[in-house]
Amino acid sequence: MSIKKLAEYLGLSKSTVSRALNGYLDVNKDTREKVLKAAQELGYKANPTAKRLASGKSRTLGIILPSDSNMFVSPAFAKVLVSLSEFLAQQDYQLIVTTIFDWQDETQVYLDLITSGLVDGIFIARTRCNDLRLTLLEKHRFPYVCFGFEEGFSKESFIDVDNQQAFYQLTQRQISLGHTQIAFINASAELTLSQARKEGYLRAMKEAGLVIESDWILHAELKQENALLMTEQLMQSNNPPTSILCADDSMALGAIASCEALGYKPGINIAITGYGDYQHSRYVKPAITTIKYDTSAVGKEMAKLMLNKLENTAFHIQNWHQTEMLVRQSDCHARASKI
Amino acid sequence: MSIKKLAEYLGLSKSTVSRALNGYLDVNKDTREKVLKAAQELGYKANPTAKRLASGKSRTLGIILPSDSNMFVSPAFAKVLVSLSEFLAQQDYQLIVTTIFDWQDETQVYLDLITSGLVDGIFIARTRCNDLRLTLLEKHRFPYVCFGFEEGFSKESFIDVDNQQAFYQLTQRQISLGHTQIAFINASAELTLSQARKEGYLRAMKEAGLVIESDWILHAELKQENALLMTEQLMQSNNPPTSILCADDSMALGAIASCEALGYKPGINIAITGYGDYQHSRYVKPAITTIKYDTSAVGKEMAKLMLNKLENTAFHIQNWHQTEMLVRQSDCHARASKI
DNA sequence: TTGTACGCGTTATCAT
DNA sequence: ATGATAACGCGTACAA
Repeated sequence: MSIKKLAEYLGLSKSTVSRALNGYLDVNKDTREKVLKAAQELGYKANPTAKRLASGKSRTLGIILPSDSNMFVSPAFAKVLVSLSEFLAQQDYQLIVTTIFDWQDETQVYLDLITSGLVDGIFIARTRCNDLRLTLLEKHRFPYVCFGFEEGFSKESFIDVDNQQAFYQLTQRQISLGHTQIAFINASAELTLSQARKEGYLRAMKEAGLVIESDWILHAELKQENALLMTEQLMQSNNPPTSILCADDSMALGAIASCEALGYKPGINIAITGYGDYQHSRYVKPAITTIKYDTSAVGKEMAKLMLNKLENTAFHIQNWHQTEMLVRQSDCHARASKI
Repeated sequence: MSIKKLAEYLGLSKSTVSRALNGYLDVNKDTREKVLKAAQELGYKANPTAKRLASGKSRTLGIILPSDSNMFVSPAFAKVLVSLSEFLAQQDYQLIVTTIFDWQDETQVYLDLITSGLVDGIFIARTRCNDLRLTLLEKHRFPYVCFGFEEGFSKESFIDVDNQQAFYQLTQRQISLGHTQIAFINASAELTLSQARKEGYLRAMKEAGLVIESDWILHAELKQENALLMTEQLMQSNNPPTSILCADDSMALGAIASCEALGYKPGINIAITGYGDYQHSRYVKPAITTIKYDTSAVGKEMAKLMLNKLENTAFHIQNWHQTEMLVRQSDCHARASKI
């Protein structure tokens, strides 16, 4: 059932039918109704591919995820993705989720996607400092929206949670619990969120006049195993911390396991915190003190931001999203020594 | 840079260029090389949309996930999805991930996708008994591949793990540990995997000559909260089980929490098992005895199966994938009473 | 081996 | 308000 057939059936021209279907004003009201009715009855559905070719727009957006990372598996990000995709679906937009391999040239993959005509815009998941992907997108003047902020980003192109504030709060809490030796197992250093979090941590430490050991600030990918190893090193050093901030709840779980293996009691004589409020976090023992944010809202805002760029919509955007600290059992007061 | 421009630049016709580019045999070797070289130099990229329109194929596959479920968040399934998408990408296929809302008519959503021309085939994530989606797809003779098996499914259309065997093993193990009162918090009853698992459970119980209480077989969506409530009910009944099989590791975590709240000690005086080997499972306490399977292999096989349908490829397919039992600390010998 | 011409299903421009 | 016609970029019979 093509528009041609529909036009023939109605005794009208393709053009008129097309206009009626697409809500143009210069079409007789009766005609429009007839067309709409016939389309309904005959089950006419415009062919999206043809629409794309003719209009030059694909009504499809892309997001490229590293296949090896656990980003896809990270509960918090998965929720953002679901919410993003949901809102887009409501606006008749598709989301293509592509993965990228280690061995692939990232810039090339992005370039391919940009020039493919497959997508009208691209979402960037975790921005990096001086992100080459953004340079590329800017250069090609290709619409994008990122989840992550760096100095200089335009309000039209980013959504982020206040990572700095989150870790400022978390660190402050540790300090108020009496901790002076606070380690921080941060995410990969190249991520903007890692920088923001580090700033929050440093700010709280400095405000309290605490000594900051550079050995206490570590970076790694968000994997339990990494946190496990790092915690082991930290706790077996000459100067072990009494509190460890982890970059996410998976890492917190690894840190907890590591501490227990070394004879510590997380939540009693060693404080550990996470981030993201993963599903399991409130059920593990000790339940993880963590940070949560409104994942659905973030996803939705990202979609809105993109639509504002692509359509003539003017959704009101909230660039920054606040976080909430969930105090549970994995952190605790500082103790003089092992129990 | 269109094929037209490229042809003009080369002083050839569009058709020749097209043939050279698409590897047809009836084109002069020198010509082909020239074309390929020029395409490379000028950075020519065929417009996928135009290809689609002309060929009638979209080189895109779809998968529809319920937005409210945690399927997207389930680590095991997310891995399947990544692997699926990876393999497809290698074959120059795209994967569109769509979500469906509670309030949407599922059949209509599938029908829309089928008739949209957006995708060449559809993946079905969790098959249900007498699945209406499959009826629809069959009726439209639309290519599909499912993850899940039911009697009558064609070898050309499904991949599954041996759920029956997995729960047979798991139940057998409980029996060998001395348990006679084994409850089973199963996934939703309409899923084929739930039926298969139940059969495995029942087979082991019957072989051992154990009484099967119908009250011990429960069904619920894979959420910690559900397992929490159900475990509470089970353990507070007149005849509490000494072992509880859960449909996944999230549920196991919920069951563990519930038992502990009631004063039991999971892994000591109450046995609990999971399924899926989620990331957290080996780090929680007690570490969850669970079932794992090769998620990457499953995703890849699904992709291969689809390609065999769509292209003239003949990948060798392994329909059934074996599971492996990971014995950890959450299950234990049966005890006479609470400690 | 190469070129011509048409079709794919739309949208958009220009008359009428 | 409506219709004819030309794009959009590619594949592909058919002709040469």
